[in-house]
Amino acid sequence: MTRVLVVDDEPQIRRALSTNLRARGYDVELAESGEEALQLVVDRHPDVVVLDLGLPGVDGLEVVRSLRTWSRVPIVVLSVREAERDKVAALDAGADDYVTKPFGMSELLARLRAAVRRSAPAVDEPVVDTADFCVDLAAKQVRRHTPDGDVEVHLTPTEWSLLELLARRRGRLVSQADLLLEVWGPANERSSDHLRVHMAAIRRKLEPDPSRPRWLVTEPGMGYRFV
Amino acid sequence: MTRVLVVDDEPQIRRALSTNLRARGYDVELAESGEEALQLVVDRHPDVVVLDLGLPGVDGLEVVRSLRTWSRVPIVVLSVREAERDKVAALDAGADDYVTKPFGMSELLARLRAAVRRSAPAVDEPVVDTADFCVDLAAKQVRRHTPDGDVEVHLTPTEWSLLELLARRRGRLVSQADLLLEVWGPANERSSDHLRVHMAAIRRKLEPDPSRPRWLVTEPGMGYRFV
DNA sequence: GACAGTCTTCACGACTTCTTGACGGCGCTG
DNA sequence: CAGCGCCGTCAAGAAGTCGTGAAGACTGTC
Repeated sequence: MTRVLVVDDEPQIRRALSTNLRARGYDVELAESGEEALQLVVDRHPDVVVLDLGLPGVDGLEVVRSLRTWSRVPIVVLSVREAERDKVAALDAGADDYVTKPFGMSELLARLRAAVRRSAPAVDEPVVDTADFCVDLAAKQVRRHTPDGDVEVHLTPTEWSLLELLARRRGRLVSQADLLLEVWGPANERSSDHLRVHMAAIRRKLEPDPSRPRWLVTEPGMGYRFV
Repeated sequence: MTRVLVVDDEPQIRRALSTNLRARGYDVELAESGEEALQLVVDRHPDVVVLDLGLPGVDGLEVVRSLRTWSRVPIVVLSVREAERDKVAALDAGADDYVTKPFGMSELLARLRAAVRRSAPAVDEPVVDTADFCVDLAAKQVRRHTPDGDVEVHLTPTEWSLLELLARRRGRLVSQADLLLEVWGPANERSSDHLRVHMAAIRRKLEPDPSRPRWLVTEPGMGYRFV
């Protein structure tokens, strides 16, 4: 669920935004001041901040600048000021968008979606690490731990596909049908001969004792499991 | 230098934008139609697109959608339409910002800066250095280390695109599909012949022993990797 | 129109990867 | 204990991929 931090000192705006956003499935945090906003960004890690420029106390612009010293969270600025130099100042301070009040709710929501969408796709692919080797799913790379440090292990495309699938579902049993389907595609009613050959190749490269697999376990008659 | 693609059918707007942007040090490309715009994104890889919605021929919204099927280049939409539903449609189609005409030039420039800043990869290091050569991503320049000091190496546009993509994702495997998409655009179901030829050219210019690549490694059947 | 630079296309040999079939080990069942 | 199914291993040939050089197409400049 997307978390939005709404920063505004006017209660009715907070209420209006909060209601609208919650109705659309957002998780909403509210702040009334710049200080509170900065604290909540630290505590709750919102996915996007809606920030009124006209705050009492710390100026909204200062909030933007403070945030930008350490965070890249998208900031959509709200303001009654229409002057170009205000917009320029806010945007150059690090804001992502600038909406002047009064604003249409649907436009604001669309701009929020755009801001979140842009920053979202930072999908961090995990690195699966074992005592013997380490599978980096993002880099498509496998390193084997040795006394002299890590050594890169070269896998062929088929071997990588198999290992990747097992690593993504580590702990779970993956049936032979699933493996054949994902690696060789739907058309093939291939035999599981392939599976055996390629699994053996992976084990030879990664397992300390390939004939006694410790990580890539066979479940006879069912499939394979990465533990 | 930041490259901006301006898409508008009105000559005076093109001229105004082009003049203002060039005066501020932008590299400006101009397009009068949606088709031309799509082609120029493929050919010139702009860092940001300014797109008028009211184009003859292909609708501006369609241009946004087409681009978003394969590219993440920031798009700032210009439009005379002020209705919220137009803004929502454009933003949800994948635009990054929406500015209504008539617009203030300084505001547009600030929004462009914001769009470019956001998309700027979180490059911790805009210069990638190896023992043999040095890739300056900001300056789009490659220098080769020699006993007599550094020598600038000239790369063709295609070669640079390839090297840049690999350098930005250094350490990670980049699939042939990704490389073809980013360098040659979406329309082309090109063969990987191109890839092989241009990679060979880059290696000839940068690798100490081009037939035994040390930095630009081939992962057979999968892609290439900059280590 | 010649020219230089670039991109595309193609064919070939070298190399890597995949498939296929055979063989033996293991555990289970009748 | 023999038969059966399933699995791991091996090796050889088939299939595919990569690097390379060279020729032609295309572009913009002089």
